Amino acid sequence: MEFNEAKAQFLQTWGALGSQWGINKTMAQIHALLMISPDSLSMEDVMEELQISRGNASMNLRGLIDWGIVYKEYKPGERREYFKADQDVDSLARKIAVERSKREIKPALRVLESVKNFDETDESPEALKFKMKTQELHDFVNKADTMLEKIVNQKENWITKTIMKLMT
Amino acid sequence: MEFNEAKAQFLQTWGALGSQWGINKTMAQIHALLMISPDSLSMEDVMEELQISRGNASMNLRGLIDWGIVYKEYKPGERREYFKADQDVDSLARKIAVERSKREIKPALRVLESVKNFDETDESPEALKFKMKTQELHDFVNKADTMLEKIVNQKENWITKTIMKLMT
DNA sequence: AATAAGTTTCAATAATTACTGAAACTTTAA
DNA sequence: TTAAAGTTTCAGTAATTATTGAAACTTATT
Repeated sequence: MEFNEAKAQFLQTWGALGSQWGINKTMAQIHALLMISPDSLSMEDVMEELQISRGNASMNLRGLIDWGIVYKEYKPGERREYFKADQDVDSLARKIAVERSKREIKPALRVLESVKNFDETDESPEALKFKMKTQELHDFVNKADTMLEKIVNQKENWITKTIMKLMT
Repeated sequence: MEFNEAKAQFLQTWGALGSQWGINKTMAQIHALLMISPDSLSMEDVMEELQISRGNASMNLRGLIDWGIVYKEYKPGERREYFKADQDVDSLARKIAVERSKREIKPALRVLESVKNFDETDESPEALKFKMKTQELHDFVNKADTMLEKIVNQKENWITKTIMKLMT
């Protein structure tokens, strides 16, 4: 296998994995591209490599910056901006986890919270079952979120550390 | 808040959460509906409650059965099939984790594996960086997958148990 | 074995989500 | 202060994904 082929396959796979996990394909691919580039890239470079439009590149780069996993870099004497991916895979995963918790899990928890005791007086079988299950789901999602937080808050090499703990 | 309102809001929220996490909206909603129903429901019931077509109901129910989180139930003397959700939230999460690992993570790992040492002789800076990063990503995804497996293989109450371990 | 009740499939369509390309805006430097 | 280079925005379009609805199929009943 030759470099360009390997690269294309990698970008493609990473894009697919991304979209399965809620990050759009182009965003995942741009990130992948920046990860494997020895030097930071301009928007022009990114457009060229991935064959995407300026608008698409711009929006997704902004998205990546919002997630906090890509940075702008200014080269002295150069006008154009360069982009650089966070090189630490652990910190990348940590940021994504925190961000998704904030954007998706927390809001869902709030709804479950408000819905699970909707009417104290309703004691029909449907209502009781509903209260029970929404309570269970709330507790579960909440625990999962807490777990994510704990895993993620162990600084550095948290995956390895967590596996170690789970070994016992 | 009245029962139907609470129910609608719950179904809606759970559907949104599902689609953010890679399970399609209707599938998540059908599952939610079955979770909170005291009795098992027929396809007809599901269609009625969620206002969806027969085809949609049929396909997504099949999907849920494939995931192993919904079962068919046959009532004596009744011809029609009834559907029932796995009632245990822990086991639900466990099944989803196992299934997604199998369907998405494992295949991605295989590609990373094949791509990360694409050509022993290529030692250009790009190639070296590429090998390094894909190796790192492979190790990371692999560790995450292993972690998921370990967490999930602790029988019963694994979330709580895991949090306990992480407390130390 | 004909008919009716129940169930599944799938091509067509709708809804959603991502992407383009051109225009508007901003910055730099002469 | 103007013009050229660089950057962002966003309405329109394309691509993808989900849903419908009707036909095909299956099973149970007479």
